[in-house]
Amino acid sequence: MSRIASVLLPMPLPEAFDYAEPDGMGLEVGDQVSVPLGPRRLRGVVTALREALGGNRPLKPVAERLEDPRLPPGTLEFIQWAARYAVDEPGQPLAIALRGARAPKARPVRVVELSGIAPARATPTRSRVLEAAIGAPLSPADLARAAGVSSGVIKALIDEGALTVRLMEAEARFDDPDPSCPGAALNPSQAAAAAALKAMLAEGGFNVALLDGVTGSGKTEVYLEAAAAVLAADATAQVLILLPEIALTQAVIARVATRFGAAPAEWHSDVAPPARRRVWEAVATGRCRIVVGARSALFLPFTNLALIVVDEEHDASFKQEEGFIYHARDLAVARGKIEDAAVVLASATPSLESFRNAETGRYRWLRLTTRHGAATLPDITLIDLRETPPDAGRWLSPPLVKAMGETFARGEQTLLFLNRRGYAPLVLCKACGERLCAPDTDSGLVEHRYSGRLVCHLTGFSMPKPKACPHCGAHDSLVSIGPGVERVEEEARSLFPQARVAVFSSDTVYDAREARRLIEAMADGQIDILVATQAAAKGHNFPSLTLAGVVDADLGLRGGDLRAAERTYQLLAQATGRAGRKDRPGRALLQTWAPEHAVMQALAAQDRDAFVAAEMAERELAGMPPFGRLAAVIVSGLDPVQLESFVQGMAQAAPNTPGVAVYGPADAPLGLIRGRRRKRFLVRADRTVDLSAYMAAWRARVKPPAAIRVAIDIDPYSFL
DNA sequence: ACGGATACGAAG
DNA sequence: TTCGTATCCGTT
Repeated sequence: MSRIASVLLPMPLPEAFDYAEPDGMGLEVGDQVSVPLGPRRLRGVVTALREALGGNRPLKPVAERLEDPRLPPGTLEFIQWAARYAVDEPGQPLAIALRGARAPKARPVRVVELSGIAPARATPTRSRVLEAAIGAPLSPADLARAAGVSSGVIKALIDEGALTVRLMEAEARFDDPDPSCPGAALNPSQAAAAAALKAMLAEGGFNVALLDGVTGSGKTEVYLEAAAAVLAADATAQVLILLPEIALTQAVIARVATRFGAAPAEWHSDVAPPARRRVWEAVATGRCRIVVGARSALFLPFTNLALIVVDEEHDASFKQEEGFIYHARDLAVARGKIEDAAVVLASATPSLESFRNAETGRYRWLRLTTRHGAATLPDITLIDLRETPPDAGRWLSPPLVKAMGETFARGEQTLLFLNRRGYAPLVLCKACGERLCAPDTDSGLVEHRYSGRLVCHLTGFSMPKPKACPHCGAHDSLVSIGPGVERVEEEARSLFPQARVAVFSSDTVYDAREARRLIEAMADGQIDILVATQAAAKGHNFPSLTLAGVVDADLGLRGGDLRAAERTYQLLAQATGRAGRKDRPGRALLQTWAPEHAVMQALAAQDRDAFVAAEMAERELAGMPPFGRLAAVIVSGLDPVQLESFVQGMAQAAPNTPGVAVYGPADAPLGLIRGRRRKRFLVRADRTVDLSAYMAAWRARVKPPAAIRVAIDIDPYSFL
């Protein structure tokens, strides 16, 4: 009796495909295999095996069982769960999960070994080499260095046959973490939270805790204690620490390395393919026990995942917005449940969703109250821009400039915070009034002075800044409207010519190394004024930073999307939390046009609970998350007529279900991107409704023409 | 009648 | 996703 193998392929196919198992292949669920698909051969994963009953259509055979590690059952289950949740093909999350398995292996390295044959001529240098060659095989260059000789000596010994050259697979070493290394000294508040976490972990199984502590209260030390407990209790247990930004990984990696005497594996998009492959295989075989990474690390093939930490759990970067759309915090909880693991969500400003779960008792709520060391919370002051506006063409108001001057005079640091990249967010022609946009796109071009270009942040389009208006042809008529970080930097330089001013944004800091360099320079006091977007607003510790200035605190309050107030609150709490972490008091100045707004008032009063209570009440009234659930459908196409008629049909096809309301179709807020017109539905559902099932049923009722794309976004964050 | 671009749906 | 094929179009 032969068997049939269902093989899931990493591409958007509706289901796993069936193949015949050749005799004696001995497949198991989770095996990586190579299978024919049309004229191609592809890597896939066996999701099921069953006896062939005969009489079926002939199946192509599995071409090969790959020697690579098997996908553990929990990983496979998670992939399928995630696909159902996100209303997408299971091949999409599988493609993410196999990114490490499909990466090229590192090239084998050349190593030299003793052949046992004595060299024709013995010299002192040669015997040093032969001595150094005992033990682990080294590359020729390393051996030369170890013996303190030149490469010529090695080459001669190889030529004479005393040393032999061999190609060796680069062995991935992940030193076992040592949980008994001494941890940081915990203050009473940290110790209490760590004890509560350990008690939760001792219960075993799936549990979620919200680690809720103000900036600087030392959440990292607490969750590292939890990790230590998990690693000590089970010699094969694995820990995953998820971070919102690549820029934060180095700092956390260093702390993990200190705490456990061994560096954890690093996982994010900047990790080179061979290293990715090494990490993937080490995780799948259980050799790697701690991973620090970005959201996609959630799809690694853990064999015995015991703890997932989601640091800065409120951070919007955990939301993946294109391709396979998911929120890593929510999927982390799901994966924890599947793996029977504990989950710790850590934040100074928890998302309202997590807040709600903590309030209702679904999550353990652990609060850290004390700020680390003698640091006190910064003093927060609102600057009413109506009363003390900046000069024309300037963005820093007199009170802020005065505070910056005092700070600089004391040799302390200022962080100016503005969540706008580039020089100016808007370029207008003063002759014809035209706003410059990227071709076939509704969003405006942003001026970047460093590069001298106009850039579309949505599509990536860029062009040199033209001399004449492309619309009316007028010369020297283009004016830059509004501030970006580059422009604020320019203003800071002109105000304080002696100060060292730097910019931190995704344009000036293009990779993890550059980010680290700038962060270290700031921490080291080599920068007096740092102008930063949100990239620098979190997670770092700058001892001499005593002033945080928020250039445009109102930014997040405009635009009217659901989470605008929440996001502003979180951003500002993080940004102002940067000031004054050591023994020096810090202060934060927020420039606002609406100081009476509840968000501003709550911030100034440092009353997080008041803010949360007010916002919760509004959400509950509207049935919005966390009291209801949302899904968005973005339908896009090139032909407006075809799109309109499809979208009308789709509206007709929406299932009528109690507790579900469908709004739309409306033009999406950015109605035109790269020439594709976009329409949008918004679905609001009661918490009791299976929203994924509803969306799947809806999608199944319509059949979009090939030119039209339908993307479903469960629990949307971006309303653009 | 032909080649090239393009749109569509099948792949197990 | 990628590939093969059907189809449409402009040219020869």
